[in-house]
Amino acid sequence: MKSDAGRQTLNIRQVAARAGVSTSTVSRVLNQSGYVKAEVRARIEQVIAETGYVPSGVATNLKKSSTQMVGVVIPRINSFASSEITAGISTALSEFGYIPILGSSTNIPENEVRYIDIFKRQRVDGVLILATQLTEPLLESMREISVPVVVIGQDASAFGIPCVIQDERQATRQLTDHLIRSGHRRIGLIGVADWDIQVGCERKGGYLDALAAVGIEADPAWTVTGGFDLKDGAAGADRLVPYIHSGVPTALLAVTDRLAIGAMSRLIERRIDVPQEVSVAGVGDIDVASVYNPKLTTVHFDYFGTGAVAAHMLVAQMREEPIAPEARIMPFELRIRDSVANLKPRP
Amino acid sequence: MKSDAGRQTLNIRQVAARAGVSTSTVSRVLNQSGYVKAEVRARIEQVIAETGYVPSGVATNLKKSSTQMVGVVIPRINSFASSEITAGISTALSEFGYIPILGSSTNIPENEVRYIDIFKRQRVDGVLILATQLTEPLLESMREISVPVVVIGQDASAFGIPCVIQDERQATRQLTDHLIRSGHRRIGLIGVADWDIQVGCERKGGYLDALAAVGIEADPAWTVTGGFDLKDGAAGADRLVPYIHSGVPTALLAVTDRLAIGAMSRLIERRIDVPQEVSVAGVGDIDVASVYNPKLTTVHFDYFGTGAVAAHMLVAQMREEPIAPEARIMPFELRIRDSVANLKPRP
DNA sequence: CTGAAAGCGCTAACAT
DNA sequence: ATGTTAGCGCTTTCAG
Repeated sequence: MKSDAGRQTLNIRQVAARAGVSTSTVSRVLNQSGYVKAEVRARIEQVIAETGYVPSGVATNLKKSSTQMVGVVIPRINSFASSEITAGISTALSEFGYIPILGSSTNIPENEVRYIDIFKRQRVDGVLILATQLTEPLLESMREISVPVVVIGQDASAFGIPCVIQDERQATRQLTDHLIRSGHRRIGLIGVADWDIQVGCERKGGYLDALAAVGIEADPAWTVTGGFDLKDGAAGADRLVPYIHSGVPTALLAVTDRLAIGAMSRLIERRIDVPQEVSVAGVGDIDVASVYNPKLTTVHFDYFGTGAVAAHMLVAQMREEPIAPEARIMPFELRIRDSVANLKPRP
Repeated sequence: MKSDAGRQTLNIRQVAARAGVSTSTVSRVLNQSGYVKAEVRARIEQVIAETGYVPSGVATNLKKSSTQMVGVVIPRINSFASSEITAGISTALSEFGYIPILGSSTNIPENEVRYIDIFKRQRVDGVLILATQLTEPLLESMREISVPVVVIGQDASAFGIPCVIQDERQATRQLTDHLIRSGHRRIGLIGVADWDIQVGCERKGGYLDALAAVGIEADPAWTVTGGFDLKDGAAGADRLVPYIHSGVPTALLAVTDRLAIGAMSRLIERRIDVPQEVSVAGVGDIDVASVYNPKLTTVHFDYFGTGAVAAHMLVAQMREEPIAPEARIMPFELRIRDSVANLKPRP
């Protein structure tokens, strides 16, 4: 006897009818709630198996006013950090029976609030937002949505919103310290626009802190600013090449690994040896950092873990385990590799 | 007068009451359907603005029996190809007002069918599945779900399921031809397990085709097989190093760029110059392929476009514009760069 | 242990 | 132009 699965989707009433019981009894076996005589239960399960019946989640959602979905807004999912974070989110969420619905803002702030609106309408149980900046409209819509929110990548704690961030400043500070310890005093910077608080300001801030601590003044001529792409790194390198040819700076700090790799690639193309003629360091430790030629000295962030932690914080809130609206700061680790030359070798 | 947005979520009836009209009138202004006197409309919009009312998508979904959601199942989202494909999907889908809900199978076949089940329960309007293998249970659940499905990455047309794939065999064939044209006759292969039809079989098949066409026999000793990771590429290189030291093979074809880069990194570590001592080619053209040192010769696939095309095919079907259950084959392009040496320079 | 009935929040005939 | 009514598919008291 072949099953008649695959026919048009049927509902709980039809299943009840087939099994000769009421809908509430079917509902009880579906939810393992209440008592159902073993025999009746068997008959119902029989029918379910035969028909391939799957209860409508949307009806259940409506009834229970909970969807088990969490909205995730990401700018540009196709980047190493974002996709690792998303993987962490997805993995952690699925442990608790939640499923992510995705909004890709493609770095356009209006899209972020647009997606939050969509999520609100879909009645998600919570929202995770990977933000590059905290604009007023964004904050506004995070307040208006009446479900828990966790921000990733920007410090929203001042606005009473829990978040998880990296210690960008400290990380970049220590990386720059390493450069200085290796004998570099003239260090160029390949940065990004400062509307990105974490990458644009904090990372740059860490670099400046380190220089200031040893009384070095940063030369603005060695500071270039652009986008986040490989080619932006290359463009930055191009602009610094004339200086490098004249002997300073001796090292370049790129605020992301992508920029660092873009820059190294261009330097190598121009026959400038890294790290013999100029050292390069990045931030983030993307997967290829450790296999690039030369291997990139950088600072490692646990992006997957960041996503997972954010998801856990959200789950806690969705379960009414209230958490402090604090900034959870993720640890980092220096990864000293081959792209930075040691200018003062041990005697 | 401050708005009282943010209070507990209210429903259409409360909005109707506040505006002194019936729910259907509110519904009409919400959906721009039917006639509503301008004055009344204004009053309702007023109330909506004041209260920050957002209609419940789940109620609408239930009523309209359509959710505007499409389920996307991805193995391991944190890989270049997957995340590009996902970005393409997300972008294309949002053009048509659909929103992706994500299931990360983490390469476990059971998870794929598990997610399809979840999607079925959530009553998604369609499903996109990025498959690495077409197992019987998977095919079964794709048949049982009563909404359109498009498979990405595997040829499912034989099972009556539309899909979009790369021409893996032809691409690898032409890449190998290039190696041969460059004077390489002894070419090693860094492959993957053959349960992955496209990467494990087809790409290897293209390589074998090319060799066979010029009467070269592949030496099984130069064929290594492993996983998809950078370290698998390195492991492959390790196993081939002894042969390379003895002069053959002169070139290595890695079936993915990640493997190629992992291999190159290890070769360089072992002071084997690429491409002077051995050439390396990859497949896929991931972002860093063009900036690696040396720049990787590979074949370019348009992953973002692949995701977008699949999404379009799905949208067509969801709109009842039936499409043939064919395999849509995406174009590819050789990218000749610096990692392959030319053994027979022009005289 | 099981069934009847009342909604969850919305839409769409069908009236008026 | 607007209101009434009957569900969409499910869960959950409340009675038996």
